[in-house]
Amino acid sequence: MTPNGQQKRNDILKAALELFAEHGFHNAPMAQLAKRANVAVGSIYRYFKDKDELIHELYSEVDVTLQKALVRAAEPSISTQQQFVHLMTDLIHYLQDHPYEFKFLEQYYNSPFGVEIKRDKLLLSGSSGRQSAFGQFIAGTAKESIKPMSAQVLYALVIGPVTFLLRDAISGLVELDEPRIKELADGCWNAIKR
Amino acid sequence: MTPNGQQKRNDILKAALELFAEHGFHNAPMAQLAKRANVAVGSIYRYFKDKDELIHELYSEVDVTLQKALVRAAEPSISTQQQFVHLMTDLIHYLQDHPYEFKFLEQYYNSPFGVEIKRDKLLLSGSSGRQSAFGQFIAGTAKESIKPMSAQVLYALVIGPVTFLLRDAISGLVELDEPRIKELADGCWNAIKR
DNA sequence: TCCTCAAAAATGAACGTTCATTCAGGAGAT
DNA sequence: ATCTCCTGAATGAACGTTCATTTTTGAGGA
Repeated sequence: MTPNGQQKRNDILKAALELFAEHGFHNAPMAQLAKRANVAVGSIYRYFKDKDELIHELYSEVDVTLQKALVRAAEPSISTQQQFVHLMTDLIHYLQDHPYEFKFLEQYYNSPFGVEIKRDKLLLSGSSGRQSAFGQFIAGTAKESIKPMSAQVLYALVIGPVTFLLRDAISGLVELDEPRIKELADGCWNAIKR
Repeated sequence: MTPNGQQKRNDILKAALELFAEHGFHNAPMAQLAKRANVAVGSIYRYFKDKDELIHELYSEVDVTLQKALVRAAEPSISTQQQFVHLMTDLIHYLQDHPYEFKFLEQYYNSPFGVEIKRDKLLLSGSSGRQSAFGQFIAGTAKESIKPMSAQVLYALVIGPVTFLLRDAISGLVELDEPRIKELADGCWNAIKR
């Protein structure tokens, strides 16, 4: 693909992310998508077989970017609890700063598209199977500090509150400021600590 | 409305609940809905102005039924923690036994339909404004035992993990058995207890 | 008990709209 | 001249909604 082609492909993906996040998959017509990307409708089909493939490709891109963003150097100098709170805070900040990505992912997972993707991979390990910073922390550093429990329940206790609150924060229903982020992270830690 | 009319209206709502839960609002055509309810397409429009009104009416019914189901007599003889765990367990069992209702509600809240409905009302107070058993417990009995924090964060810490895990359980990705329910309820309690 | 008939309820083919997708033709590069 | 990429009107399928028609209902009269 030519460099120009790559550019156009990215334009389409960017427009798609915005429209899908704003209006949902079903209320984002290809015509409107083309308009926002400044390409003709037909051109989209040079880069993607159909709308479904576009959605799947977009998921890949967003997922990869998210995983990359969450890689942080470990800071062994502070307590395990503090490390946990740092990771949570980073995660929340990132998703708060990328509401389109968050909305798109939520929509993707809660649709027939996401059925084959295990949800527990959401933030704990990338689609490649490689574990994210979060997954490494939970399985490694923090292992001894965490109460023994089913991995699924552990994930739910950590990720559940984050996604729940972010939904409202991003819709503008709640203001998710620093004190509240701290409250949330502390609560999650108390839920899982030994 | 004749008793027969009421019956038909209920048939339509029941069929709608099933189809919406199975295929989503956008993949549940009125024609298919009519077929499953054993009525003609046109008949649906005798009972509901349009598809949107049908969805809103269905929400009302499901919400009322859920609120009714969650009313439990208080048991002051056991500890506050035990009361909390009981309430959580009841809630999870109810939603586990009513997966269509759960899926429908999730979809409703995460759609333009549910924008005007405050999400924190989900399980804490009914749409009528009357507080549910859960809301009463949190605001009343348990008040002194709970760490002071933003109501939104409190809700997120309690409801977030439940909905997160139930999604996977109802999709068949996880088996949510008694030990895990206990783990989850305990974790939530630890997250919010003083 | 049976018949009549107007109102109510039910029906589903037809309509208009929206949308994803296609493709014949054009523009620009080599 | 040829090839690659782009364009957007045209296509056909799917959908929500309507409405002319048929069927059911039940009150009143014989």
